[in-house]
Amino acid sequence: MREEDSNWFAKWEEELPSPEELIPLSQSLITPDLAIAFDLHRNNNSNSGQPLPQTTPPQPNSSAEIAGDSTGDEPARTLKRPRLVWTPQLHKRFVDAVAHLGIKNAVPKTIMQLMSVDGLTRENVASHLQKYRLYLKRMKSGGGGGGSGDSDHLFASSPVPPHFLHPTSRQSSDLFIPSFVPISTQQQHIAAPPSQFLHRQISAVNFISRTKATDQAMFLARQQSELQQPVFKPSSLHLHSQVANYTQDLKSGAKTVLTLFPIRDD
DNA sequence: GCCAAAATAT
DNA sequence: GATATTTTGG
Repeated sequence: MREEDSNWFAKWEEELPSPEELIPLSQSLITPDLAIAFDLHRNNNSNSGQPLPQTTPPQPNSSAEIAGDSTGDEPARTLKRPRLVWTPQLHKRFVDAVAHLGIKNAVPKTIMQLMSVDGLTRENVASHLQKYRLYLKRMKSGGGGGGSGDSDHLFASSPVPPHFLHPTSRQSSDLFIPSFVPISTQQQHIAAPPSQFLHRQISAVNFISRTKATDQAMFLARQQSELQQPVFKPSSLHLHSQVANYTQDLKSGAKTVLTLFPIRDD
């Protein structure tokens, strides 16, 4: 089983998006600023609707920008937060987070935090989680051969950790620590030298990976490096520190597109 | 007009 | 936070 674990992840790794595939998430957008500007209406019932877009939601600073068509037209009257598109990359991140948290701790809020994607809301995650669970359910019953298959394209794009399907003997308390051994892969280049000194340290780190803090740190580190390489287009942005970035990248016609970049949690 | 995806309500 | 329902996009 253990072999399986490392195996599935290894496989997963192989299937990781190539640089070309790792394009920024994009979605049609109506700038939040605009939304905020006109906000109002959304809480037509009582006020249980917690999302009062009045205050700047999850956009730090350099986040969302107005689309090119931010002209003064007044679509605002009916503004809503732009629909989030779960790209395979984003979903992968999601699955990653869920996997690392373990089913137990995989709740919207936690997942959201771990994912560390700017602009992503708890609601977004909750909704997606709902679908994901449904998908898992289907997987269990329908099995790989059942009706499952090409439907759920998105979910199929990212492998499902075995533990999800097999509630084996794994204790609910343990957090899943797959090959979150960024060390082994990341340090390769420095592993060469005879510096047993260094080697030691690495081993040590490798050994520790138990605390949540460490785990999460590793997680983030990993995710970051992963999503850092490709993403950026030539001229577009300055990928300074991995600060949240919303960038209108492309657009066709009058439609603007928003791209989300994963960031480190802070 | 249908279906899936995401948002929103309960 | 989970689930049901509605809205929206394709």
